[in-house]
Formats: sequence, C-alpha cells, structure tokens
Amino acid sequence: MTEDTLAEAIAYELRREILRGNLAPGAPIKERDNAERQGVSRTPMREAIRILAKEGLVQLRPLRSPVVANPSLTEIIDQIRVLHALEMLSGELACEKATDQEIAAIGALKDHIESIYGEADTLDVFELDMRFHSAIVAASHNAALAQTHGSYMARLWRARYLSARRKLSRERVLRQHKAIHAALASRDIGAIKTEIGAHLGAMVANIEDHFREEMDAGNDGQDGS
Amino acid sequence: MTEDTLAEAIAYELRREILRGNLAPGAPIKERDNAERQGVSRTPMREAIRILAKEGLVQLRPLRSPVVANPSLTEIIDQIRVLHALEMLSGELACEKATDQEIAAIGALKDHIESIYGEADTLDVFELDMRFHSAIVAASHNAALAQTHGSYMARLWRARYLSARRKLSRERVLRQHKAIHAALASRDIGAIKTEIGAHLGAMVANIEDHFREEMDAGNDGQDGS
DNA sequence: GGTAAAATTTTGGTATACCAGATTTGAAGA
DNA sequence: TCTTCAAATCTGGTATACCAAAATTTTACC
Repeated sequence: MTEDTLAEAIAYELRREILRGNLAPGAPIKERDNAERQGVSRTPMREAIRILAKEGLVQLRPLRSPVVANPSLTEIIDQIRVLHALEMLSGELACEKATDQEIAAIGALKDHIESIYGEADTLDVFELDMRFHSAIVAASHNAALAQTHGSYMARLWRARYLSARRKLSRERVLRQHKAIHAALASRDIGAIKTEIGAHLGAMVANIEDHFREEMDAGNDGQDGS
Repeated sequence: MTEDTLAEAIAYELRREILRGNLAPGAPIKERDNAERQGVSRTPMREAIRILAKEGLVQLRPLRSPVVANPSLTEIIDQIRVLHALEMLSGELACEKATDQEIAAIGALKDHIESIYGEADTLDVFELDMRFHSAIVAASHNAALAQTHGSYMARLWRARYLSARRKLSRERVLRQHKAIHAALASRDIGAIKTEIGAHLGAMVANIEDHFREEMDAGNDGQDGS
C-alpha cells in the first residue's frame, strides 16, 4: 500500500496504528519521536498528522502536541447523526442514478459478506462492510458526497469497529444489508431510507452499550475539550 | 485578523484573494512565488495551501502546481445537494434543541438583513446571510455538523456569491428568511425543511442562470479533471 | 521539607537547503 | 520550416537547521 506521497503513506500507517489501538486515544503524537520511529523527517510526518486531523482522528492543539482523538459518546452520536444524513442522501441519489452494474456489484458485496461471516476475522468483515457502504455512496455519482462520507467513515472508524465487534448484532447487520440492497434494486427511495436509518440506529445502540459497559468497568472514555 | 499560526493567517489571506477573484479559478498557485509574494517561507505557505485544499477552494495535483478550484456546474450542484442535506438536518436539530435566546438572535439577524437590504453592498448582505445560516447550524448543537457545514459554506463561497448578486431573487430571499425563522420559532420541523429546501432551490436556479449566461457570453467555466 | 524561581530540555513553528521528476527551451538535423 | 531530443530550469517533495514558547527539572531560599 505505497501511496503517492510519503506523507500519505505515513498517514496510512499512522491511521492503522491509531485504529488498531497501538496509539491509545488521548495519547500525544510527538512529531520528532514519531518521525524517527518511522524513519522519516518531521516535514512529511507533520503533514501526515494534519491529514489525520482533518479526518478527525487526531486533535490539533496550538503550541502543544497533537493527541489521538478521544471523542465522547455525545460527540460520536453527533457524528453518526451527520453520517446518517449523508447516507440517506446517498441512498436516495443511488436509487435515482445507480447503474444496474453498480447495483449488482453492491449485491455481490453483500453476498460476499454473508458467505464469510462465520469464519472470518471481525476486522475483515468490518472492512467489507465499509466497502459495502462506500459502494452505495459511489453509486450516487456525487463526488462531494463521496468525499465527505469517506471522511466521516474514517473518523468513525473506531466507533464503527467497536460496534461491529458486538456479536449480538451480527445477523441483524446481514438482514439490514439485504434489505438495503433490495430497496436499491427496486429503486425504492422510501424503503432505502428506512433501512439505512435502522442500520445506523443499531450502530448507535451498540455504541451506547459499549460506553455503558466501559463506564461500569470504571474507565473513562471522555476527553476534556 | 491575525491568526494563531502563520499558516492559518496565510490561508486566510489566500482565501480572500481567491474569493475576491484576484486569483482566478484555474490559476496555478506556485509555492515559491506565493510564499515570496507574501514574504514567508514555503513551509507555512504549503500548509496554507493544504488547508484551502481541504476546504475545496484549491485543487491539489500530484507533482504539479495546485490550482484554484474551478468547479463545473454539475460539481457545484452536487455540493449544494450535500449542503442541502446538512441544512435540513441542522433545521431539524435546531427545532429540537435551540434555546429561545438562539432563536431570538436568529430573528434579530433576519431583521438586520431586512433593514439594510436596500442600501448595503451585496457583499455585506452576503456576509450576513452566511451568518444567518451558520447561526441556525450552531443552534443545532452538533459540533461535527457545524464543522462540515462550515466547510461547504466556504467551498461554495463563490457560487453563493454569484447567486446573491442576482437582484431578481433578493426579495424572495427575505421572504424565505422570514419563513425559516418562523418555522424555527414554532419548532415546526416539517415547515423548516420545506423552507430550507426552497431557499437552496432558488440558489440552484440562480447558479444555473449564471452558467447559462456565461456560456452564452462564450466563456468556459468548466475544468478538465 | 516545602515552595518558588531559574535554568535546562522538550516541542511545535518556521526558514532554508537539497533532490528528483516534469516542463520548457533551444539547438541540431531533416 | 518543422520535428526531435537533450540541456537548462522550474516545481513540488523531503530533509535539516534554527527559533521561541512550554514543560520539566533543578536549585536556592524560606
């Protein structure tokens, strides 16, 4: 996964480290240390940090070390609310503009997810789920929407991962994927909005459960700012 | 307007130059030249360019000079469609969560716009219109939404400016502002969505007119990529 | 022993230097 | 005059050096 520019490659690696948890939420990201650790100079590392900041994974502070973002529950829910609006729009537009091939490809993705569901690693399934949603957005043929949606998918990576990890909701996810694809195939705007709403509603519920458990365990999960 | 960091200050100046038209759409922004022109080094200029790129005002090209964005009509309409979704959401949330003081402040803004409408410069009215919309978004109490909305307001600056310049639509704008505020005051979600939709629909119509005229005049207005 | 102040270190912000790919220019040959 | 190809240069990407503000540690005084 070598990117076009060094900064992008570093951003890619840093992103993975953050999302894997190697860099804990709230931890400072010092330019020098990280640059040295990855064997590059500060300049591209600095730019990589800005890239991640724009994605919302890193929080910039004036005259202080950037820190790995550690959004509170309400912040995450606010973000999901925006993601929800974006996906509703993409669903509507996709019903209008998607080609039959695109819809078929989305269906294939859904089947693929279904087929590997039992055995595969959570992370693999999760990656596919992301591609499923991105494919719908791509089928809306709206570049601005795709970009903004991608940004929210990235910044909600951790939350979505926490949600996907919950075993209870897994078969529900499969059902919802099927319903979303069916709505798209029949180009039923009302139905696809309903299903996307349910999908994200389930995600909110999972996240809330996670935070509740975390709080019971005595942990924090909030940040100051 | 001295910002926290040099890069932000440069971004602010660059943004103004682009929006004022001193830097024409499609024009390349060379790091060295611009840095020298503003009397700074390339490093913060480079970062400023990235900031504007993330806002959509500048387009980055691998191994080439960044250029001032010159979106096509369809790209602008795509962006307005996303802005529309964001404002619908903000209207809905504002109806739920806005405080009475916030609603009053929005009403005051509306009155202010109305009062200066005849005399004031287009640009002043335009600035106030932007604050009107931003105030509604702020009243939604959703930080992520406010940030993304602000980003779209920035990248659609030029298009919105072109729209606001059309004299025909001016009193219509006033009526729509009044209707939006009234819907918010009565916390009528359905009504506010309808009115916001009309508001943005008018904007699309204005932009389309502008492009039509520009094309008749023999100009381009499209970009390659 | 505790607190305050000063010196040291750490860190982000900025400037400058260097490099490689891309573009342009111009000279040579048809 | 037009084409072609190579040298000069233009430009973004990266590395390094320097600076000032913060944070940290040390030291001096109560």
